[in-house]
Amino acid sequence: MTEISRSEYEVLEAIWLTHPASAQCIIERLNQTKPWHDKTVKTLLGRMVKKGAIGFEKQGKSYLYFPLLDRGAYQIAQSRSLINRLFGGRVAPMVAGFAKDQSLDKQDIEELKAFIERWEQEHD
Amino acid sequence: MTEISRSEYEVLEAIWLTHPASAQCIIERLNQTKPWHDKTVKTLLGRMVKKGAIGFEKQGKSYLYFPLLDRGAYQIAQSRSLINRLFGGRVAPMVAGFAKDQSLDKQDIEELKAFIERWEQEHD
DNA sequence: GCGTTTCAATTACATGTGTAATCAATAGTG
DNA sequence: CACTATTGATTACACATGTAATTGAAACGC
Repeated sequence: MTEISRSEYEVLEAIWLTHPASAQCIIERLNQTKPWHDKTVKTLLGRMVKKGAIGFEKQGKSYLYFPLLDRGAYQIAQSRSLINRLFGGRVAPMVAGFAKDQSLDKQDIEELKAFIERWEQEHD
Repeated sequence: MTEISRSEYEVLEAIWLTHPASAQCIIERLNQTKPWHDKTVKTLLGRMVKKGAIGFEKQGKSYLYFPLLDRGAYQIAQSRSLINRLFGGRVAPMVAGFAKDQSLDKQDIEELKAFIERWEQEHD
């Protein structure tokens, strides 16, 4: 599974939103936030097809694209990769790093606490 | 502050370890884990100097390199960037993502709990 | 059926990256 | 002082990426 680039990821997000989706549809979704030329998006779609990140089925003359990567799995893989590279593979040091930077607020802490509680109930 | 690549980051880590450090020294450190040719490391050092990620001072004919980026700050910036791109900017969903994947163990949870407790004491 | 529109496929091109080799200057060594 | 070894600087080169333009083929309008 080749790497997928930042721009490609943006396109993939637009596909995850709802799929299958036509190139036009994907372009329109993206253009609500990104000022990308349609040719550019087409290129990215083509590259992702080649990489096996997305697939397509013909519908008349145009294509309908759909993801071949699971969003959650991809997110975890990326997170894991970053945490391995930067934090020796442990999650907590990363979270702790944010604190020093005032990058964590009360809401983050509450969410984390809620998550931990759930985790502990589920595990034993 | 231009982007710094994966390989460059590895070199930077070797410099953070102790600095200032000569190219030879950096190469030796790296070679304990990476089979990189010394020419390769030199190239990366040069590129990072150009990018302003590291600096150097002459020592006789060779250089002593030192970091210009703070390790912690860099780690946070990268983490923040990933969390923004993949998790809408919130930390908890990322941590929660790991759970589904069995990527979190008891130790992680304990570390997180300890961290949260400390955070709560420090804030109000 | 012929021109026009619409797609996907192909090509383009500058910059970044991985991975070095070669060149040039300098410092030791005999 | 000439020769060699070292070390930074310059050059190399293929593949990735951002960002499109051009081409070719199919469909649609008239």
